[in-house]
Amino acid sequence: MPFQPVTAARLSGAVVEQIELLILRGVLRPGERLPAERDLAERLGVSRPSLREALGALQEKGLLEARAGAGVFVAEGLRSVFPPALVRLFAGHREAVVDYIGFRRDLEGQAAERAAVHGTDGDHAVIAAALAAMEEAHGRRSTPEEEAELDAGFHMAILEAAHNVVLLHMMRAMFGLLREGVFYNRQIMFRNQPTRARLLEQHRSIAAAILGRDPAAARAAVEAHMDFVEQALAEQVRAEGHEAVARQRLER
Amino acid sequence: MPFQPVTAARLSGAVVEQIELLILRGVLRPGERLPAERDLAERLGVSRPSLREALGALQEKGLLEARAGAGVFVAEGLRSVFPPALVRLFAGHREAVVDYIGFRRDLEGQAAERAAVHGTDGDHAVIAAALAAMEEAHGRRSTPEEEAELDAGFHMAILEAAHNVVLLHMMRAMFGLLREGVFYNRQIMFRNQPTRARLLEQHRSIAAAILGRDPAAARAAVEAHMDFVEQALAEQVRAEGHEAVARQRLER
DNA sequence: GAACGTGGTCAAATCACTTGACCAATTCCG
DNA sequence: CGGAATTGGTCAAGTGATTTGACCACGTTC
Repeated sequence: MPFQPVTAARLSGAVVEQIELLILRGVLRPGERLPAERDLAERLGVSRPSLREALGALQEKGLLEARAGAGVFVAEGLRSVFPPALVRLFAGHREAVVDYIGFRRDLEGQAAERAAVHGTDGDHAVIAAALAAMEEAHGRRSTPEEEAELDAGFHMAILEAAHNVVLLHMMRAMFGLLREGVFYNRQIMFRNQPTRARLLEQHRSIAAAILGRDPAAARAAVEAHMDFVEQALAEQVRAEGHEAVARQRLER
Repeated sequence: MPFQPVTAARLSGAVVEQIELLILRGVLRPGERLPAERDLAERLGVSRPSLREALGALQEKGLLEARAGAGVFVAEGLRSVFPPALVRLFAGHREAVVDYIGFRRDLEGQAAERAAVHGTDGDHAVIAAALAAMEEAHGRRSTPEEEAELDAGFHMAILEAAHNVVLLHMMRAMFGLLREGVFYNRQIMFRNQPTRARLLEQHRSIAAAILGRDPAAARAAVEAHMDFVEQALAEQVRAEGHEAVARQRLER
């Protein structure tokens, strides 16, 4: 029968969740001091010991730092690009995925435009080669891991062709996180046959627009691609939800 | 400062939530008997008094019925189409919105096909009149409430033109729920100027395909329309989320 | 009709949280 | 520079939520 054990949610857990979200969304910034414990406890409507339990958990996660007599601060270390504590935070929240795709959509759209305009013949050759590798892999039924790696290579080639070092380093860090599966399991995009075909088609459109030196078309193609990825991921999440419900129905 | 009071979630609340979801998803069906209290308490990992508190709340909501000596049953009354208890359940869960749109997409796609093939000249005249009313309203800046009402009239005209009484009654009930704002506030679709324009465009496409007796085009136009509605709603939810975060940042 | 299994009720014990107090460290102000 | 104020850190007693365990009444089954 499809019943799951429930656990009494601790008050401190709810406090942790709220403060984590404020950090994730940039409302609480690195180095910033939180309200004093007595004040914060009052605002949250909890006792100081309960609040302190939550603050302790957040310190263990590397998100907060407490100094007796001085106050509680958002960890300075969160200022660096993608410190481990922030990566764990991203991994635990779905809205980071949506924001990531939106962000990537904007930046890669821009990169594609720039690659169409400023890309050298050498850059364009690298992009063409990356696409050729994907076509070849597609033909011989490679693994989803391999195709995901080629996909990253293709997108990195475009980013390099954009000749913007800030953009490049930012996106390199992003792809690092994507490889670690922080945002989503990128291989799922290549497991489904029709999706594989659609992705290749979109990559062809992107490459054609860049190599044809059509910045507007390049941008539009990238945006359409990211829209498709977002939709496919949403579909995946829904399908997984449906699978879980079907299993529950079967369990009776 | 952007901190919200937190309240200790009661154990019984978590139990209520789980059983509600099982009912919403059709895992627990009307008339079906739940496991005995002692058994269920064990599976959920809670005490009988806590479980009974949850079962009591579910009975008050009209979802369960208990009979001393016989057992606890999912309410028989949930068998009827959209009983109040089920409507309240829909209203409280976002996944019902997604399912509703998917369901409506399928049924209205079918209805549009049928309207293209089987609709009489009279039916088609009604559809054309409904579209004309929407064009007229669009031109003179009507209220979102008024446009939502005309929208429902347009879709009902198509459903009537499909000449399938089961479909018609089913969708009438659906539109009744939509009017009550169970799934979403339907007027939000008409508040945004570009969205208004897009909706009218899509309604024109739907009408043109039906009146041109092109079933495949009619279905495709309806599906594209529902996809757009779903996307616009998702955007709305995200925008509201962003607005809330912006307010929190401002609050410091 | 008796036994078993069910829902319904309740008291005592345990755990999570609150209240209130006190101590040590840091900051601020005169 | 020292004292006052504010901060974090710790802890005991009280309160409410939950668990444990028991008992009673009703319905079903053999």
